[in-house]
Amino acid sequence: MAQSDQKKIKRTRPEVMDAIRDSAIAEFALHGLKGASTQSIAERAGLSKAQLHYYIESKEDLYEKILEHVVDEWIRVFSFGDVELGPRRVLSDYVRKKLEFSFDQPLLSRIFANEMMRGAPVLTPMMSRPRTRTAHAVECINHWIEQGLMRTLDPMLLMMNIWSLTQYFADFEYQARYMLRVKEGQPLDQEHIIAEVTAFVLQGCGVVAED
Amino acid sequence: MAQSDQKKIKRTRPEVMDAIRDSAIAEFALHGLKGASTQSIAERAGLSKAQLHYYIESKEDLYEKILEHVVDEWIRVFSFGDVELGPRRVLSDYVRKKLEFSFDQPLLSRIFANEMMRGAPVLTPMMSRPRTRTAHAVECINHWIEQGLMRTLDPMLLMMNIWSLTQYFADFEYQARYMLRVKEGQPLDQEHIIAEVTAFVLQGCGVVAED
Amino acid sequence: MAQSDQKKIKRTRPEVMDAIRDSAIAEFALHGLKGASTQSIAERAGLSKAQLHYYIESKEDLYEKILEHVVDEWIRVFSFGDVELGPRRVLSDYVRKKLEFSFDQPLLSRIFANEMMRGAPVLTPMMSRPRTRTAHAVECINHWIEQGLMRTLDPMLLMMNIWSLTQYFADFEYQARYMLRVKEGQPLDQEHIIAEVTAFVLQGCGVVAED
Amino acid sequence: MAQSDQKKIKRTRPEVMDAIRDSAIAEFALHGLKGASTQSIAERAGLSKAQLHYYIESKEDLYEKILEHVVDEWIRVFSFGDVELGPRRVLSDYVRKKLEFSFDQPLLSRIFANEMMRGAPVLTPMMSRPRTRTAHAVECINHWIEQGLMRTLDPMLLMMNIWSLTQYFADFEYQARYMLRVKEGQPLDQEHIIAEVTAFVLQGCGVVAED
DNA sequence: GATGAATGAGGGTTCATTCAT
DNA sequence: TATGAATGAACCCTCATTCAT
Repeated sequence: MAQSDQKKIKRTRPEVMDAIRDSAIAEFALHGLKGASTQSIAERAGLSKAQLHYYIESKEDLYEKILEHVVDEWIRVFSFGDVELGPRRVLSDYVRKKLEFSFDQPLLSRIFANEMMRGAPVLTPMMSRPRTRTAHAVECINHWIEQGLMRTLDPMLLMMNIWSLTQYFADFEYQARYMLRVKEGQPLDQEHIIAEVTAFVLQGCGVVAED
Repeated sequence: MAQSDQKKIKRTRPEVMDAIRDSAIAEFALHGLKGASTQSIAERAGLSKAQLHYYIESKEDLYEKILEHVVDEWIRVFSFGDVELGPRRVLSDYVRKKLEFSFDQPLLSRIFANEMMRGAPVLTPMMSRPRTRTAHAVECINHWIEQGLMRTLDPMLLMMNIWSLTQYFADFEYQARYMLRVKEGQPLDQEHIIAEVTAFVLQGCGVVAED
Repeated sequence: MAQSDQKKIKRTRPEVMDAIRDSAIAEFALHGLKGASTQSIAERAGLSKAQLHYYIESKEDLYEKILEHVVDEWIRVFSFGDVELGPRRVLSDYVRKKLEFSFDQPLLSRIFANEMMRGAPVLTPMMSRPRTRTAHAVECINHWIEQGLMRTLDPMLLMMNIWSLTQYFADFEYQARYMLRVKEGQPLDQEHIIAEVTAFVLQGCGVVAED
Repeated sequence: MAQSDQKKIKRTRPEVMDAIRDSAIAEFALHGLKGASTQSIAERAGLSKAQLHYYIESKEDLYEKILEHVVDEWIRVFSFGDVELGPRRVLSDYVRKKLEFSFDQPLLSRIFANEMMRGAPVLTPMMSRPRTRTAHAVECINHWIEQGLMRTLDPMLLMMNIWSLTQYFADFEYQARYMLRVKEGQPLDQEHIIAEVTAFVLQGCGVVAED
């Protein structure tokens, strides 16, 4: 929209790269790797197809980079917190952060979801590093269970449950809007959702109420 | 693959139509509407592209039909049950049915997820009928809350939570396998998952334990 | 239209052949030989494509037959009349017959026009017989000129002029309607046109008024 | 044919566009919109199909542009002249210009004829502007009739008559050659035709001879 | 850096026709 | 006769990418 109005504002290389990444995110989120077209990405970024290919290596490569970006963002944002703070505090924070990310960056989540639904053919080769983060979270949870701070449950499944509960508001935003009767332009009631989901998770884990 | 070896096993029209639908489901689940190619669908079904177009009207139309099929299946399978049975029984059944569907028909769920992530451009025009089913579920839940059978919560958000918790095992099957360290060929421990998710939901709703 | 309402009224072979010819005339008039599709012809005739090809040899052949039909019709209808009747009578009759044919059978004329515009590639091989009819007309006209019944002119060009003046109302019916401001459904004022064109031709030939 | 021998004579963009337009004119004149193939147009212009589509938007669009070109050319060339010059002079000029255009640019005329025969589906939406030109001509003719410079007649029909008489030598060039026994390569006797048609028109209108 | 052009493959779809049944 | 199915070519058009300039 904006880039078509103002003609020929020379952009620096990083600016162009950002524009490309944003455009690609939008297209990949909409149509997946195969369905996205370099044409559309170029247009969105205010470039010609030839120009685009000057900046990127290939569509596949661009996709990979973005996927990497998604994973990096998640690692950056979703720290599980300190065990000592207890499950109530840690889980509440975690759910909030995940939900806020879903509200703010739904497209990133959708790209990831798309990749997963296809069996993660591109992500798998990238994922050589060990999953220390999840391991850490599992440890925490087990520790809390042992301490009687939450009910006995499968920690890994808890992580997956939280994942799905929070991811939902990014991937299925449209469905959420439909069910909550919130029109396209209007914002969801984020605090209400955070409160409800948090309560659901805490209760689901049997986290004892603070006294 | 196999079908190219054995020549000319005449199939009846419904058999061919079924093969086409299955192939299309696989392709659409993998690549979405835009990314799926009639070429691939035809090959999967053991047909030439020209042959395929003898049986279908267009790619769009085929997609629509399948989407309709998905919705119909869901309506058929996911009845919410009788209020009188109480939340424990009804929610347990509901969660089980949804999870089993996710385990059995993950592709259908993924097609739906894909459609949703794109803003439901094809589904929306099809959805004229009122959402009586969801309305019914909401009523039930409210009734249970009033009766003190579960804690106070937003019924619609509960429905969405259950949706995401169960849908996860279809859409993110690959992620689930990765986290639970279950190899491609091997089955997930479905009963364990059902038990854990059910417990999580019941606890999350604050459904009182049976005595 | 009619054939889609009444299902399965068995038609005799000639009836079917007639339906095919009519459909083909409509399609060829609209799109020419290359642009017409057997699909459309079959549909118009209430047949399947396979059925159609049972009745016809090929699209080309069908076209040829129809072209033959057009030429035959013209030969049948457009006799130039007797010299003895004089130019006024003969030319008036001739113009009237040609115009009435244009009004009644514009499609036939258009197929012919189309063939001509393409250089008559199909018609030429069919036209081996000598053009005795035109020769006869030229003779008549020359005779009338010698007798002082009309002004001196090139008889062949006169024939071509009459041809174009009359053919116009078939081939350019749409333009005529546009210029005369006659809506699609309504009929042209045929008698007015016949009167005007006849007067124009007679005057153009310098045919002396009857006393 | 020739262009396939000599490789890589780089053409400027306008040159290529011209080649495309000429090729398209030839194909559309031969086969109409539906019957013309981009394949043939590309080949004629010495391009690949993909190349062609780099220069044009679509077949339909190319056709539209050409139709516009035809109409523009006609508007440019066919001015009706000044009333004061009198019918003899004006009509003679007009007939000559129209005939010369038919001789020089028969293909353009045929594309128009083809469009008309199909009911002008593409032209109609383009024709919003008022037909001031025809209105002007009608006025002139009426004026001359009132002044006794020509016989009483329907001015609009006169215009249509002139149209058909002159258009004939473009659309039915092949028939004209056949009847006048002029072989494919050889030119028609244009001056003779102009003289005869002009005389026919003037006489047909009853335009009084100059003294 | 940026642009116009080219390319060969593939996109979805229709073609005229044939062949069993 | 009529029908469903098959076929291989052709339809218009877009694809991702490359290459001179």
